[in-house]
Amino acid sequence: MVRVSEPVKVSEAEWEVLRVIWTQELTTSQEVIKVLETTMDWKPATIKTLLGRLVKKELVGTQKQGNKYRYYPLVSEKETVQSATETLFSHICAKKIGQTLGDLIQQAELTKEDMAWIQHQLDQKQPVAEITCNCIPGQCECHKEEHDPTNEKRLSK
Amino acid sequence: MVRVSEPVKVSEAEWEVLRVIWTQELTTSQEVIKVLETTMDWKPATIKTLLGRLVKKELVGTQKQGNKYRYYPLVSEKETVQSATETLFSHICAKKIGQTLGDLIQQAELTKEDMAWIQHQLDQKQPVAEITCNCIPGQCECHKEEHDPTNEKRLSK
DNA sequence: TATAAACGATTACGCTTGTAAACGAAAGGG
DNA sequence: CCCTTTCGTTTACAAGCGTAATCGTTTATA
Repeated sequence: MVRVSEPVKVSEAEWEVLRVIWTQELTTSQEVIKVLETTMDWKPATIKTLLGRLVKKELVGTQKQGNKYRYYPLVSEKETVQSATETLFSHICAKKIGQTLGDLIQQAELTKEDMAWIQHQLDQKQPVAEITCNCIPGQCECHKEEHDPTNEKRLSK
Repeated sequence: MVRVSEPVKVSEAEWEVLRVIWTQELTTSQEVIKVLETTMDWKPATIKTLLGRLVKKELVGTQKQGNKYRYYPLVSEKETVQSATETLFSHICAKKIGQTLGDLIQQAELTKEDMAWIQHQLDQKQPVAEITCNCIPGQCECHKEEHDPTNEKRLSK
């Protein structure tokens, strides 16, 4: 999968709206408002703003229906979650991703089926011999030596 | 683990600085600047601003050393990643977390050791009988019925 | 000791986000 | 054919963020 341009960032409030649109598939602002107004405690105007921003970001498309619009997703939930996860994992040394995934499994609530699915993915998986850490030297344990403050202090004294 | 207050949000740029502080454990602004200046293409002033913001957010602590400071982390990398993941997963229906974890494993690069660790976590795990979806009705498949636009249209016609 | 260098703090500024009111156009009801 | 409701668009505004210059103070340095 090739990253075409900067991954579009979805804000917290926009996620809520997107989830409604993913579920309804093709919906109206009325519908979104009905779903979110009470629970999120948002005014209709707020939801309209969010819809507008999602359209501008090209995460949501519209088709005209008289003077109103129908809204539908231009990105899938899966790829959006994927992209958000990539961003999150970009803050961790590549070597620690496996460790982190283990931690997440430990913390998660999982059904038998979830566990079977994860086991399945694991069974399919080909391990790699080594993972290249591409952190900035000094920013993770792997490269700590290359920027050891103790050394530098000693040298500059 | 109890959420005491609003989880402090770490911004993109702040992550970079935090990672240096986690690695160095106790460091100076000079050190952080040395590590990040070139690779991030940031001016020293920018890094000082970020340090200041991290201190204000109480993610980083300081101890005075003459007129300068030593900086050290007030939160661990692990708990920070954990908290970021919770935020991310809060955008997904609880029932889909397992599925998502599987997807992530599929996409990740893992060593034999990583896989063993994940397998270990999986083996320890007790499945739950059912996961309660607490999405807003209309915002995920589980609750789609409760807010079916088709029905509402039909009724209101 | 006068001066330069280094530090942290303050100020700056445009962009995004959360949250919403106001506005203008269209459509439906009487 | 008016008037009200409904839509989407425009405007608003404070807070957070990316990015950085400047300022006042302290500490080396000459």
